[in-house]
Amino acid sequence: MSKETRTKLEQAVEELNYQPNMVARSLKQKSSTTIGVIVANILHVYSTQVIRAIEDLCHEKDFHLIVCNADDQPEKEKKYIEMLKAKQVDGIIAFPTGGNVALYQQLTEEGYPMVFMDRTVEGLKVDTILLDNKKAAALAADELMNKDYRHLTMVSPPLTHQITPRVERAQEFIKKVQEEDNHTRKLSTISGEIREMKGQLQELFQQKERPDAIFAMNDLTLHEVLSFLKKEKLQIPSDVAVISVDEVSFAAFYTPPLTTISQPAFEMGKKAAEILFSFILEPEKQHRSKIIRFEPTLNRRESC
Amino acid sequence: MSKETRTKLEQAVEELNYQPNMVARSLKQKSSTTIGVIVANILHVYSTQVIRAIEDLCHEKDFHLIVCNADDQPEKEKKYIEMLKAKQVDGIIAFPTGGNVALYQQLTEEGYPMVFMDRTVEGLKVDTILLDNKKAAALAADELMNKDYRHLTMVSPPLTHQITPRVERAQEFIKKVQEEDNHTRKLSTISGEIREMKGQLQELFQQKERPDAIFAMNDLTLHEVLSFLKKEKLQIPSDVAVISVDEVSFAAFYTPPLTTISQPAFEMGKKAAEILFSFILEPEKQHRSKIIRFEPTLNRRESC
DNA sequence: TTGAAAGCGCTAACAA
DNA sequence: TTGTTAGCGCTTTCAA
Repeated sequence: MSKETRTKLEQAVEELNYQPNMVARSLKQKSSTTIGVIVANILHVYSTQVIRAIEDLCHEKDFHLIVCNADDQPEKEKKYIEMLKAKQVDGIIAFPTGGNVALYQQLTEEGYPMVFMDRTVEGLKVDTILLDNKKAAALAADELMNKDYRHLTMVSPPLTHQITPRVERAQEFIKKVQEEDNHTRKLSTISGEIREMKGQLQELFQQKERPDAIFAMNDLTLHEVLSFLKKEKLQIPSDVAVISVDEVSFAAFYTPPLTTISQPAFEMGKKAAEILFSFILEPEKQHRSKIIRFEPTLNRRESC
Repeated sequence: MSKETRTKLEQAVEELNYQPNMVARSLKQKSSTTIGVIVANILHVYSTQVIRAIEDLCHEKDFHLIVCNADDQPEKEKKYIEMLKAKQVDGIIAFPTGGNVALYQQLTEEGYPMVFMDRTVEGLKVDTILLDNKKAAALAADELMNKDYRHLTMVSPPLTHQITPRVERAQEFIKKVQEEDNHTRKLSTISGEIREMKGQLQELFQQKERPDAIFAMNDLTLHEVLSFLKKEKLQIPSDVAVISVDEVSFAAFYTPPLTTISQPAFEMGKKAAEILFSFILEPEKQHRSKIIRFEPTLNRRESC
């Protein structure tokens, strides 16, 4: 292009206040420079941090991020996946509900760029970012057993839907406690919807053999546990010790400061986005069904 | 359409596995059935809740939501606005940085559907959703003065950028305290970046006349305050009373339970989305520059 | 170097 | 009721 035409062009752009239309561009190029993320619930701190990390990378690459809230409802998830595809989104990062296996199967067969976060889906070959949940549960079990608590209670959201992190953490925690040679410790389990949790705790604590330690599976269950202990005026850790997975904003200045096992949410989100972008930009390189585990960190404080 | 052709059509859809292409549709219709939200920082609980409310309404209306993180940087905000427009997004909900007045001005002149959240921008005629910040500050001041604390300290993020909620809350709090007839109370102010806050608190508390009450302007400053008090082993409320704007997840079961002034984030987000959709669907009705204030709620607990 | 034209997949208007 | 066609704004190819 000659210098002359260039200035002419720039002038015209200026005068007409020309704004390119990316929709037309997308139609032609078959790329929307947009990716979609389907989270179970954006209100979880973990989801927020993951979204933030993904969004940062999108910004860097001049992409946009469409955020969808599946609310753990397969129906909603399905609708979102279809809408995202119809909008020619270049790739999807999902916290899969597990209720749309056939649909996900189809997407992978079409070679649609996709990454799963936090959860695996049985039988699907999709790259997945997970916490090393066994390690997290082991860290919790060891910490409680080393301090010689005698009656451990695991508090968890529903274990019935085969949600990866819950199942893996629960299994490993139970295994660890039972593996112990002396078999002198008691282990109780509470699992159910958040709204029923306090009632279940109440029941457990009315029994003769009260737990002296609680393992809260995630941030929301931790809230329930702390709220319950407060209501019952139970002291941490003298009456009951507490340890949990997921870092919470107040852990360090709670009374007492809470021992937690945190997951590197930002790095995990960033990694998911990096993999997705490598799929989008170099589709031939897709090797699919890689599972990448991130290490949890024990933050030893004073609640156990 | 006859019944016969209908079944034929459905069959064809099935066979060819036809998926409509919304990009082509958007190009023709000049509507992307997508809206954009530009938040200052998605990591704030308030932003998350607002996004959640907007997303819920989008889902209902078969729209999609593009989430952008401006990080309070006008440059980043500008890029996002331009990208969103280029993508023919049907409307924008923004937490404006205040650094792109001309650009926003242009958008309103074009009749581009837009709603501001949380912050106003001087001289712009844009519908805006705000908290009744004066009321919130007054609630805090009254609560502390009624309990007869003598040396009040207001802790705030930087007041230099004219960010609406900060300015309004600060002004009203100061006014309320000074209005008192006896003038016997002392008032200190700390304002600055989060990372400098602990140092400033330290300094203040080393002085002879120690504050006996703190008003934390939002959730992040509250974190700093609580963290500082914990470190200094200062008891709430016997050594220092605490009250804050923004509800935090742990308020009810903290030791002591925290008195907070909460804003109805979900309703505010929902309202913003409703207004935006009314602009999009009935553009003739736009009356612009309406300011809608929501009432804060005092949650009286035990920290003051 | 510049200009012209085809076509992405859809919708809307018109014709048959 | 059904079929045909123009055109949305861009990119890409080919011709001038």
